[in-house]
Amino acid sequence: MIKTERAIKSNSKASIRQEKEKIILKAAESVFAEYGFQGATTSMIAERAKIPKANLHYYFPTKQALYRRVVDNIFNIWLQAADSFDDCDEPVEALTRYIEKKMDISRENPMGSKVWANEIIRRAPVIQDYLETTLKDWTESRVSVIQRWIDQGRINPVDPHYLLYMIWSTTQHYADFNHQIETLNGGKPLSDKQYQTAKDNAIEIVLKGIGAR
Amino acid sequence: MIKTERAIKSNSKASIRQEKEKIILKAAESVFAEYGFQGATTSMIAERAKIPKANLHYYFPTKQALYRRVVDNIFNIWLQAADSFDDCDEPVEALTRYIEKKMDISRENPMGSKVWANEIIRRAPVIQDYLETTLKDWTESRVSVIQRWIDQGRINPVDPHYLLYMIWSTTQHYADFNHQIETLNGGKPLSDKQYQTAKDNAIEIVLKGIGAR
DNA sequence: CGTTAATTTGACCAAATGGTCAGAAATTTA
DNA sequence: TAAATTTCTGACCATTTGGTCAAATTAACG
Repeated sequence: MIKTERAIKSNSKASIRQEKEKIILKAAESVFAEYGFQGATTSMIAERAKIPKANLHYYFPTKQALYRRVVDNIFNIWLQAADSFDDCDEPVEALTRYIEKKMDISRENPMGSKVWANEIIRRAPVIQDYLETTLKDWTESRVSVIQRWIDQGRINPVDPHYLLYMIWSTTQHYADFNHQIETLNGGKPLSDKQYQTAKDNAIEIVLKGIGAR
Repeated sequence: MIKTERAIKSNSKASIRQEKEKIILKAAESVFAEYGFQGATTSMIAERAKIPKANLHYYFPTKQALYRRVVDNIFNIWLQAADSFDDCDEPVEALTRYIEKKMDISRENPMGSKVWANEIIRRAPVIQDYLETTLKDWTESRVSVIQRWIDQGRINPVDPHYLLYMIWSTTQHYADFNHQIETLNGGKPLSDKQYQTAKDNAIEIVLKGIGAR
C-alpha cells in the first residue's frame, strides 16, 4: 500500500531525495518558526513531515544543518523582494513596488518571516554574516538612493535608515504577528480585500509621510 | 563572605523574597526573550540569576509559573503606554505621545517586547485571553476614537486598525530587531541622538501620512 | 537563649532530547 | 536476474531537561 502511494505521488526516481527534502524543509520551517531553534525538536519536525525521526536524520544529519538550510531559503526570498526596489528610480513607484512585494511575501510565506524574526531576536547566531555583508551592503546602497531623492527634493528629508526600518517592520508585522491580527479581527484571518486595504494604507501612509505624494 | 554581601545589599528581612523574585524575574525575562518558552531552560535562568537551580524552583515551582509572571509584567508595562493615548483627544498630540511612549518602552525594556513577540509568534499559548479581552477592548475603543477623527475631517480616511498596526510594528521593531539595527549601525547601538531622530521620523511619517500635520 | 518558620542547596530522578546504527526494504544498474 | 546503491526504520544511547527532596543553614521571635 505504501509502495503504491509512493509510486503515485512521486516519479520514483532519483528525485525522491528532492521531494523528501522539500517536505522536511517545509515542516522544519513551521516548527522553527513556532519554537525557535532551541525550542524546536527533531521529533516534532519528523512528526510534522510524517516520517520517522531516523529518516529525517538520514537527509539532514544534524538539527543545525537543517536549520541552516531553512534560513538560507528565507534569505533567498528576501533577496527577491530586494530586487523589486531596484527596478525603478522613481520614489513613488519604487517604494510602492517594494512595499507591495514585502506585503505579498508576508502573506504567502509567514513562517519564513517568523524564523527570521526569531533568528534576529536571538542575536543572529546563524546569520550574522548575512547581516554584516549582504544585508548591510544592500541597505547602504538603498540608503544612498533614498538620500539622492531627498537631495533632489523629491521626498522630504528623513533619515533613510529609519524609513527602511519602518517599511520592514510594518510589512513583516503582518507575518510575524498574524496571530494577534487574526484575534483582533474576530478570530478570522484577514480576507483578501482586507489585506489589500492594509497594503494600500501602508503604502499611502509611507508615501504621504515622506511627502512623495 | 556571602553572608556579609547579603547583609549589605539587602535589608535582611521578609523582603528577601521580594528582592530575590525580582532578580529571578529579570534573568528569566532575558532568557525567555532570547530562547522562547520551550527553548529556555531553568538552569540557564538560574545561572543568569546566579543562584542554584533548586533555589529558583523554591520561588517559582514551575517554568510555566515563572513565564506567566514574566508575561504579566510585560502586559502591565504595555497598559501604561496605552494610557498615554487616552490623555488627549487631539490627534497630533495623542498620537505623538503614544508613539513616543512606545519608543521609550522599546528602548528601556527591549527584553519584554521580545518575550511578547515570541509569545505572539507561538500563537499566544499563554496570553490568548489577554488578546481576546483587554487588548481587543482597548483596540476597539481606540479604533472608535480614530474613526471619529476621520469623520471630523481631522485626519485622512485610513482604516484605524492598520494605522495602529503600523505604530505597533514600527515602535516595537526598535526593541525586537535591535540586534539587526545595531549591526547596520556599524555594530554600535543607536546613540541617544540617533534614537531621538528615529522617534521624530516615526512620528513625522505617521502624522504626515494620515494628513494630521 | 531555644523554637519555629523561611531559605538554601547538593544529590537525585523520570522523561525527553539529538543523534547513531545495523539491518531491512526498495530502487537502480549491469 | 543479480549485484550494488540508495532509502528507510526500530531499537538504542549518552546527555540534558524540568522538577523533587531531605537535610543544612539562616532569620524571626518570644
